[in-house]
Amino acid sequence: MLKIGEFARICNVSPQTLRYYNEEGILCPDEIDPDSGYRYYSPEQAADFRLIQTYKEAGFALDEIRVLLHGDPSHHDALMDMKRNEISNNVQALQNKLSLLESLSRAQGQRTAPAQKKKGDHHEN
Amino acid sequence: MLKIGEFARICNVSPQTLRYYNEEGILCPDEIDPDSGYRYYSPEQAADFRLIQTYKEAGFALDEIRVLLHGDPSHHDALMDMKRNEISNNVQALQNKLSLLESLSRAQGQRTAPAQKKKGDHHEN
DNA sequence: CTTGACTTTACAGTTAACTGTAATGTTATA
DNA sequence: TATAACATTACAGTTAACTGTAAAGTCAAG
Repeated sequence: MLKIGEFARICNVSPQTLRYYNEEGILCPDEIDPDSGYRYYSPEQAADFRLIQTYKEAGFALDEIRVLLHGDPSHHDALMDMKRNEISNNVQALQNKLSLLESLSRAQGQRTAPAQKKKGDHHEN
Repeated sequence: MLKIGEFARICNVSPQTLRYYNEEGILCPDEIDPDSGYRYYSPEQAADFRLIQTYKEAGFALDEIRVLLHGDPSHHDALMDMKRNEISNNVQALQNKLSLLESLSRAQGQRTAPAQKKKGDHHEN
């Protein structure tokens, strides 16, 4: 059994984060000494932490990860689909921002380097 | 001149937001009565508000919008480029999340519907 | 000059996932 | 048993862009 600091080093995370995950019911120590309150983690729990990290990398919030880990497994697929949709929408929103940015750049370009007049241009401005 | 409530209605925004924009130096009323402290906006300021909205839609933060509106115009292009980069990176990050999600879905699918054994498959699991 | 609608300032609360700090208690080693 | 290194809880602070609230002042109409 590992004390929180050792386990934190193994997981490459801060003890505070582990305490937070404990409070939030995300990753709870295998054992807590009832006298001292010290948290004790088993080495195997490092794999649990890795899974949590992976879910985070995939864009899940801790509330959602809690469900993935400890909730009804039948919700799993729905959560995955929901998240895929959410992220797709975010990608689309960002791409909209990109094209709006482009049009703002073009508008700006026209103001700072105006009247690139060519044959066929009429009444701009 | 319009009182904050009227101007807010025109802009389709809350008076609180306008006060906030005033505090933050984003959009300041044309006039403030020194006795009452009442803010008075000109109708033309609605266009300023629209521009702010557009910048927001393009992904700029208020701090950045303040620079775009009131800062050195020579920073304009750099800010645009920076923002385009930032958003492109965010798009890339989200797409990475999407593909990680896909691989998680596949892993999950294999657990819940395993051993789709075909000719030529060997020692899976 | 009263009333109601509006405005002011100042400040707390919201969200997520932590980080930082203080005061105090525990463990392991010499 | 003293000490260093660790642990505990509890709570404030961080970020951004607001939203909500309270207490008090102002404006416009009748």
